[in-house]
Amino acid sequence: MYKEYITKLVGEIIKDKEIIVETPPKPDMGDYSVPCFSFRDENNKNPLEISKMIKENIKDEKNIFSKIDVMGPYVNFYLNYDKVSNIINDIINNKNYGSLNQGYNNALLIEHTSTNPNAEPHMGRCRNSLIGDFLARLFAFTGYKVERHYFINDLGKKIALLVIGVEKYGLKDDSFKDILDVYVKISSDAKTDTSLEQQAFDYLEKVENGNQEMVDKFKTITDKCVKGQMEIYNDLDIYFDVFTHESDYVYNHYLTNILNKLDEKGKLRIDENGRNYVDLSGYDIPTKEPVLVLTRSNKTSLYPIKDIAYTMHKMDLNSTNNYIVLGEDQEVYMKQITATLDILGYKAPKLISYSYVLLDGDKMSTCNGTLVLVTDFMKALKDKIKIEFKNRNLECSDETLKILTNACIKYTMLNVSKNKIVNFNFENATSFQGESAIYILYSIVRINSILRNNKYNNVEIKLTDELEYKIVKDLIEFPSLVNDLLKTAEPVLLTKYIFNLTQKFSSYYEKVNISNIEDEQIKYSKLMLLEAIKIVLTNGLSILGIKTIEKM
RNA sequence: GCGCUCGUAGCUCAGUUGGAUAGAGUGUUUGGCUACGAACCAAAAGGUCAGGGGUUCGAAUCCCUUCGAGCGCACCA
Repeated sequence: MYKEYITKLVGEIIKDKEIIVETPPKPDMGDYSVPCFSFRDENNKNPLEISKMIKENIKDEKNIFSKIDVMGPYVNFYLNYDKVSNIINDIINNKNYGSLNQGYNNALLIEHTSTNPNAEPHMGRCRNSLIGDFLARLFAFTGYKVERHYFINDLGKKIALLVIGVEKYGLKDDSFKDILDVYVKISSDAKTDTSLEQQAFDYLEKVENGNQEMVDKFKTITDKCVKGQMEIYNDLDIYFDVFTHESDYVYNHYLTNILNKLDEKGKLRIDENGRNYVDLSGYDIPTKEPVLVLTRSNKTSLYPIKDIAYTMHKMDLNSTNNYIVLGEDQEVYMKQITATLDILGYKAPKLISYSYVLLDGDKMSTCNGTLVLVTDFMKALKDKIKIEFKNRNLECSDETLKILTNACIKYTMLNVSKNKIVNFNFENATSFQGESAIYILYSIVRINSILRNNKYNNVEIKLTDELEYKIVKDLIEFPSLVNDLLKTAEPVLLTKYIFNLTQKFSSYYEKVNISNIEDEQIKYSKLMLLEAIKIVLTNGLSILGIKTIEKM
């Protein structure tokens, strides 16, 4: 906010050079600084002279800064907190502070999660949902009209195997939990018994040819899976607006139309085994051969062609704001899809990708059982939270328990950069101390407590403490943080911001006892500061999908 | 083998698109509750930014290279 102002002021003195505004490493060096190294001109003046020259000529007409100082080759700016602290009034008057309203109520489409309907989601899969939901909430917060899409992959080889598995082993009590067991068993069987794979292909062929009995079998099982999965996602407060079945594109002419169109463009090929594939030569595809295979040799459809049909459908719905969240393993695949769509005259969704989740260094996989299920993790968290409450002789309602559980799971998973591997460590993830969701929610509870016991009237803000200035500085930065979130889609920027602000509040809490202050203007100013902190924290947490609680 | 991503304190992670003395949490050591809620705060210790070269006023950040990790590379999705 004030960075732009500084850029403008310095820009009036230094023409045609890029001006960098940054935060100095130490607070006593000011709130913002401009390094002058790159301002050397034809006279080759040294940066020390230039910084002095800027200081002497700068005109802060708005009186935003209390001091502008030179420190070697840097020009440092000190905010005039008597003036800028009025941001607190703005925040209290506009509870959507930070929303920027950049979306202008434009439609935005995002697809995420789209888990295979063959098993329970584990913490690895969960990263997709949490990043996806974070983005959806971020876009909604910034004024977009967000539609969340989910693609149900109900027709793959894995699903066919699952159908065979259910025929072979049955489902004990017909529950969703058993499906995972059956899937693990049949996958392991298929490793030794190759006839199972052939059987799966036969099943798929029957489905594609409209064999009603087989269609119903697939539908019964995948419906059950999707229902079970949705219960888990809904438990995490993750919801979807539109569901589309992969099978929808098989039961109509979409797929043949795509093949025909690719053929018209001269890009469809058939290999010696009878498979259809797209020739992607000319595109940057880092595979051995630049191709994308669309059908098996028995002409049944592979996933990509159905995905292309689905993506075209999504692009027809929204061609400008269209996002998809996928794991890093899908990056090359997405290049293939993008290239194929280009041939068909379509753009592709914007890809948001992320790295894997390792379990204490081991890869999580549904097939070999090395994983932490979302439900198991949630249960462990709940048990731990209950114990913590019991140790403090506090009651914990089901509603509070759910909020805290979700907060822990989301904060832990979103507190790592997208392209870095999450090293999932159970001890660390269930810690309630320090950098954790519980610490943040607990701090808001403390704020609530003070605001309950001390009423205030709106006053002109008058702050008295150095720490209060630091907090105000953070509050000022929130809108530009939201802007950075939109640019980078990086949740860790937000988790760290929230934690840092919380930490400052906690120090402040120890240092200043507001209730004991006599002077009304000073007391009310501090209460309003707390209110503003609460609003910003609440807004930030809501983007992460974390709800707050009044008391613990 | 080729391509992409990554390597920062014992552990888990930040590091403002090249800037000032590399920061948090946790763990370890120490101090602080007759209370605006101690799920907290204050302090100490802990670093060859994987190793080696290079680019320049200046590198954790950019380039090259070695090592290590993850992912991908035709009928999985």
